[in-house]
Amino acid sequence: MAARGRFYVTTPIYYVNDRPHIGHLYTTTLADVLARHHRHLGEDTFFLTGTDEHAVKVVESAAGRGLTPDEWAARNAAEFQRAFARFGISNDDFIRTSESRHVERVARYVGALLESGDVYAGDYEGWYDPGQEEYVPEGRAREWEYRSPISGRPLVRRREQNYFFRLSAWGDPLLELLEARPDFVLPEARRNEVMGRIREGLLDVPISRCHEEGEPRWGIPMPGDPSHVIYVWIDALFNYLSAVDTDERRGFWPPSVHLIAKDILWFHAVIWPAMLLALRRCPGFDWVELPERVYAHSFWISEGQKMSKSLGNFVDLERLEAYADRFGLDALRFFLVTQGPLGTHDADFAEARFVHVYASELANTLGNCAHRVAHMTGRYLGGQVAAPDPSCPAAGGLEAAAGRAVDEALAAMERLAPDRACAAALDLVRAVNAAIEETRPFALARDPERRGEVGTILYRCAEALRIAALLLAPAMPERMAELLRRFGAAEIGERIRAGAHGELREWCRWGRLAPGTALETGPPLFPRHDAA
RNA sequence: GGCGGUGUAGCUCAGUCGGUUAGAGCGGCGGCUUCAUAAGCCGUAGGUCGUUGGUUCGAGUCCAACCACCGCUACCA
Repeated sequence: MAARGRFYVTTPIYYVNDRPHIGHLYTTTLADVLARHHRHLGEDTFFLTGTDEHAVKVVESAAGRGLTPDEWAARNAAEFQRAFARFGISNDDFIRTSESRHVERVARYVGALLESGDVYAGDYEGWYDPGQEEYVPEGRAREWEYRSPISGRPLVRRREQNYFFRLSAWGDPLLELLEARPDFVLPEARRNEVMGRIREGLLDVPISRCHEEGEPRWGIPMPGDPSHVIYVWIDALFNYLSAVDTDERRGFWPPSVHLIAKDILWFHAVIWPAMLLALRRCPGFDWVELPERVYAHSFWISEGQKMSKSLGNFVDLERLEAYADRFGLDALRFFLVTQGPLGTHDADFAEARFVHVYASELANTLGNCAHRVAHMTGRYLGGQVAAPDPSCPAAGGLEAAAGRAVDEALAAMERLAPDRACAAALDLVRAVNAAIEETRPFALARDPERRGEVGTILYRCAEALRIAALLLAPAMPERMAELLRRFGAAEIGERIRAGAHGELREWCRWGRLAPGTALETGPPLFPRHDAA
């Protein structure tokens, strides 16, 4: 996939009634880091996020505020866009499901599936919570003893006419797919979950809702039957396709990875690919291949506690902005990326942990190392890096260490492990610190005879740091752009800051740092906060 | 109930196809160093790798059972 030089990453489109919180920002930041990395590699990159707007409750929320659904959705979608801009997200598009470009295309997709018989009219019967106006899954209904947990009133048996997607037909093809492509659903534990559930058997899924007389029109009408609207989930999934279903963008398809949280795995790993398999057989849609990967991360908890509405302990935008203000946006991004719930377990967003990681990884290890190297260069070499002496062994191991770090970081990014990529870069920085201790350039500098050695050592340290900065740049574009500027790579830094395309492998070539380049110290990249 | 996952040093976690003395970061302790954001480096931690029993020449790494915690079990982005 990388060989094709194309990368298409998506986040879920976010429920427009929600206030943005750490969950939204986390997934979106991960996508951003991947997108920036692939742009740095020079790949044709497309990064999509957006809002899901056709839920019934959007109508209610809007009405409660005396607004039309359109107005309410637009206001909240703008909120998400502002938030993402504030946190350095470099998405290439922001799709809203109420936009005509989406509505029209979804009608076409579902129309094609109706035509082919993959979608058919039938009856749905199940337990219904009249207060919540939603069906309750069988298992949960039993667990609740057939009463609404909200109102306490009994659930009722209800039947309605619906359009169904013939999911039951796709169990075997999906299993074959999951067998043949072990990384289709990641992490592996999630793939196991999905396969286990598919083996239990698949039922057809209703994909429409009755449109009640007199209600405001909200949602995408079922093609050929305006008495139904397409169920919001189905509508939403198609955003990944509709956003790039244009002559200019079709080449981005299929998605390289759908980043999601674990709660919406079933839709992305089963229903969505099944619908695409079905659609693909329809005339004119043979180009619609399946996404390459679906990656489901876990949740953040807050100070050791599950985030919940009742506890009111969501890590919300205000709180996140407070961290960004105090420690810098990049520090927040670094924390999210390296300490987040990428795996199967939830991760804790705790103040103490944040302060700790910031101090040890960013201030002490990275910031201090950059400063000491620049400072010694200023003090002993007049501020300019010297030409290294190839015959001088001092700190010679750094070149190989840098090479390993680059290989590791690139491989980690390829397997969707940006945390490991950052770790590889930090290891390289630690190697620089160790090399300084070992070779002691500050001691050698006292002897004028050994100036050449000092120059060689500091050149190698600076070069390793420059490369570490490049590897950390997707996570911390602003601070690493500044570090690169100080280390004589201002142009690259500017491109990184702007989220532009580049040529990472060339940038990471050892020896690119030109002898004679002036290094700058400047104020701390990551100031300590013990005083604050 | 069914399916799946996790249980490794005080904390957060790595441990590829089973193979010499079980690893990292952080913390703690001891030492070294002074170029640096009181930063850095080195050495330490005597960890029954949840328990029990198997397979094997050999298991943290495979199998079984059990214990603890967690996730999923179809319409809550």
